[in-house]
Amino acid sequence: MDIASNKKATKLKVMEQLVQGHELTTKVQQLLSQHESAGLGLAKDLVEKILGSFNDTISALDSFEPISPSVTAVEGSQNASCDNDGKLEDSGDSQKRLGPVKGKRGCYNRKKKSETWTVESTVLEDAFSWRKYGQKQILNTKFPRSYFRCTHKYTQGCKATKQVQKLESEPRMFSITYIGNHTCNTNEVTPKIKPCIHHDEIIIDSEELKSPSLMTSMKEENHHHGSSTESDLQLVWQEMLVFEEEHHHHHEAVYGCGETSASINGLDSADLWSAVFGLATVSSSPISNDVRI
DNA sequence: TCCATTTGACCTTG
DNA sequence: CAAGGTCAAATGGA
Repeated sequence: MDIASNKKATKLKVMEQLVQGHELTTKVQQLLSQHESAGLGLAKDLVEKILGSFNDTISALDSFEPISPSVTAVEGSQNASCDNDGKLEDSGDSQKRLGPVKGKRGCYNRKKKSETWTVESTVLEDAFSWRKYGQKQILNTKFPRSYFRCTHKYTQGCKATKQVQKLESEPRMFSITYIGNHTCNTNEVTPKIKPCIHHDEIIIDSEELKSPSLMTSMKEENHHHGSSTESDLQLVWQEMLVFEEEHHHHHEAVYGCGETSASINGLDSADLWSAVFGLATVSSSPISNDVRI
């Protein structure tokens, strides 16, 4: 379970990179669409092609091994009503819920009004900075769903959100649904890895909490995490070819054992876990909200 | 003091 | 009306 899981972990990473690339490209696409200019026609065209490539690649990779972060890519825009309002206003002071203030809070973006795609992964981390704004127990599901919005929602009007839910069938995996693309200035926001780590990279399973060995392996994985993505990609590419053959008839679900960064910053794993899913089970006990990483 | 999370209430949608 | 999504007061850590 070393080499195999290592490969998987790496592959997982590739998938995440792809998904992230897709997201960023979409963002570029949005930017381009905001600027009408003759010269941009070609650029838009290219962006579209790039997106297509991402989709193809992701799909192809996913078909190799469903276990990896499978991108169910929905890419759809459904409803649209109450579009405009990023509703940055009512955040701060406006009449705080003093009684039923009907209509004031309306127009939630409940339906994915923008691009959405789902990724199943053991890793919650990505290049963006997220802030948790809610958690809810979903009907017929064992684990609660956590809601995150871009940290810069109010400062830059970024509408990106994501929902994270632990998979019942595979507790080590999370179903991460990204809704909307980031419109925030990710440069100053997320020098990659560091500030964006936040609560996202929490992938501790209750079992893992009890298993120091797993935690250690996670740390090891983190080492070559974020450091050499490019070489990793190359490596993975080669490995993937081999991997595919090896695993054509091998579909074990246990994956990477949470190759997260949960431990990256030496955070208490219990806190991490509770931060994401609030140990929603029963625990009426005060949950540690120390999620910051 | 600032900022992030928790959590229950509120709101929309089907 | 139920379920899901969001808001924002309360709370706690740095």
